[in-house]
Amino acid sequence: MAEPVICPRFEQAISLLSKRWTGLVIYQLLNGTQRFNELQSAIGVSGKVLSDRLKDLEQQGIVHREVIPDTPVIIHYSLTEKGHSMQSIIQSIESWSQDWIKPSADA
Amino acid sequence: MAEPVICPRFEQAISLLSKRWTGLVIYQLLNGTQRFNELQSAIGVSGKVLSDRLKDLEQQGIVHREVIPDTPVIIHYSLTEKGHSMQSIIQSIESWSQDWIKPSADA
DNA sequence: TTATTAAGTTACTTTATGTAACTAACTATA
DNA sequence: TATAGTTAGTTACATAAAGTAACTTAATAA
Repeated sequence: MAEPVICPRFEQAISLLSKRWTGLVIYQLLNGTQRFNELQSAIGVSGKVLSDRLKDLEQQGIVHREVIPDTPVIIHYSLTEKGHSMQSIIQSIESWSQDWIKPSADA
Repeated sequence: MAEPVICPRFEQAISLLSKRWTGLVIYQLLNGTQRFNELQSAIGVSGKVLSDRLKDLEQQGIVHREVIPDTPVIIHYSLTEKGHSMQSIIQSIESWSQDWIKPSADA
């Protein structure tokens, strides 16, 4: 198959967002710091995949993971500056969905 | 697992965009009408999945499929008005990627 | 002593995607 | 007439990603 000829930065951004759950994780964290189980139940993702995604996002510098030594230990997940900057993307998706997605189409 | 409590319209939009290849298909079609093989080689997706995605997108009213009876038959894929309206999303991803993705990070 | 809690991880199953060969219908070539 | 070439897919099979549910660790409460 021939090499695609798409801007590599755009491609990387799209490949991030086109991983399942990534968008929702960022969306949730835009509401502020959250813990693992909060994210999990807010989004409805399995612990396994959430764990994967958070590692990805942390490695990409989008999410920050803070360990608070309590018992049981508390982990705070939050957005970095880079993560916060994705709010513009999330907002454009939100506003598009308001204009173009029919509310009843959730079958 | 408890019901997630996210706006269903936003959720639907995100679930669209978080299917692999969807964003790139729309991105490509923003350049204008294209044929199956053009999309396939521009994006680097398998025919099987491209076929799936185009069916999805057609059914969502985002992509229009036009059959031109030549021989072999010609199929034109293009964006509907709803599809074009996603340009705002694609643009926000593009501009974010320009600001925040390092060009060398494509390993 | 047993249960509980948070944040994962592990083993196993199901779904999604990738690969490559194949098809239909017609045309051009030999 | 037979053969090969064309586009837009589809099919069968292989691999990767995601879902499910039980398990782990460390400390504390009952």
